[in-house]
Amino acid sequence: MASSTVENYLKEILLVTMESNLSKVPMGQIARVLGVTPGTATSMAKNLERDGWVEYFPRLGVSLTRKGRKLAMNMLRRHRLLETFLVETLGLAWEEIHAEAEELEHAISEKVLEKLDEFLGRPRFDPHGDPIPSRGGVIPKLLSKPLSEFNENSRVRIESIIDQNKEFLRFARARKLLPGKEITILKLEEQADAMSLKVGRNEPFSMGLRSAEKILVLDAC
Amino acid sequence: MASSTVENYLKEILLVTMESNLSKVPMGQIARVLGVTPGTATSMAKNLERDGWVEYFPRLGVSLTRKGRKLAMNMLRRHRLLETFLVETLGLAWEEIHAEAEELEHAISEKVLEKLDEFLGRPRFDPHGDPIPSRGGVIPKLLSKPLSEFNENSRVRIESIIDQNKEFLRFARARKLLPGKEITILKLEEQADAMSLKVGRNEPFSMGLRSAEKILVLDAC
DNA sequence: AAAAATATTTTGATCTATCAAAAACATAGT
DNA sequence: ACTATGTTTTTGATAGATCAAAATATTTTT
Repeated sequence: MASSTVENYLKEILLVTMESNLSKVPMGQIARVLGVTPGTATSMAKNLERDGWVEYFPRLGVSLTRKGRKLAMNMLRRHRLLETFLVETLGLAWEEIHAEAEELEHAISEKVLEKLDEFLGRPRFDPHGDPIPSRGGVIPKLLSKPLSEFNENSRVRIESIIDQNKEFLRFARARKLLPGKEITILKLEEQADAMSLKVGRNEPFSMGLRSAEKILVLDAC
Repeated sequence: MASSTVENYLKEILLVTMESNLSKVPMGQIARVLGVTPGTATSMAKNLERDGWVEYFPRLGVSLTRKGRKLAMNMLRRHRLLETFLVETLGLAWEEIHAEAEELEHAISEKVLEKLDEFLGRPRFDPHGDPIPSRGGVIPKLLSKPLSEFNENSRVRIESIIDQNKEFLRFARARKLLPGKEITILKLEEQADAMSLKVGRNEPFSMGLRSAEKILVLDAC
């Protein structure tokens, strides 16, 4: 059984690994993100290696073993499902949920997590739009990118809407912004932080780039 | 800030105090309910006293200070609200929730607890029928008595089940011994330490008086 | 009241997680 | 190449929570 501390180390190692694309995460970086002294991180690295969670390469850093990665992914799943619950069900503010989930993720059992997942309708993205790993520890690899990253005259197909709030979903539905639909970007006005577009052959309209980030699309080849 | 361990000690001290009506809880008893050795409980008692949670009377036991009682009550509130959530919202089985709540109660923040309370409609009793302390730490006083204290032909209504033991809860559910149900005592056999009864219009069955003590009931006037 | 049984406390040890400060190593800059 | 700067590891200490086993105190039985 891994302690909360171990769970935190592994989760942060995973996050840094995913963000940096490096195979080994240096101890200093781990110490920084976890808010401990470098010496503490080093001594922890040895314990983590002893227990089979990571491989430790002195002066270079640590990398997760298969076992460590599995647990770390599971922590990420817990964290993101809990964040979803806190926003969707209890209506907590966006900026509060991270710290709350950070605590709860160590206490919730696999069984309760499953029930929660079911209760929430098996969401695939958390309120920040980050993907929620599956039970098996797989992150749905997205080929799609936010609509906001495309240029004028792009033609793209909607893959998913990162369901943020009710109002937005209502607006999206009214404009036929639904998975499968084709979008043409007519004009891009970076200064005004907006784009104008049309969905299929419908009326053109405009939309803020902030909102366009919530719409994941694929190139309509 | 109290650790989970401290929170557990205080909660159990409170529960034993309430059940036994003694002013001091002996260390051996605490050791037993918490599953630690007596020596551990003694050494913990000194730490608890040092930090102002309890008064410690060597060889007699501990009693909660005002501050300790307040925290203990709050733990009870957390525990019972969480149990309610696990049953009402997530649909967990009756006998599973105790262990789950035991973990979560240390991780949930005051803020999330408040939101949860609101979401659940500010329930006053948990699924076992036990009263949920208010935010201020007040327990709604029950008028109920153990089933074992009633006579033949009494008709009573179940108020709560005090035993948290899995096996017992499973048995209780199977026999429909649930808060709100009506019981008729058909026969009382003091020699055999048993009674026979029926719940509502279900099949009659018999039950030891030891078990009947665990079921708190009100006169069904 | 003495012996036996039970309960509580003490003692000495361990493991986890942490820190501060010193030491060792690595990298970059002139 | 040498020094200054930055990073990582080591060392020695501490606090919390626990155990096993020995010592002490209390209660019950005979």
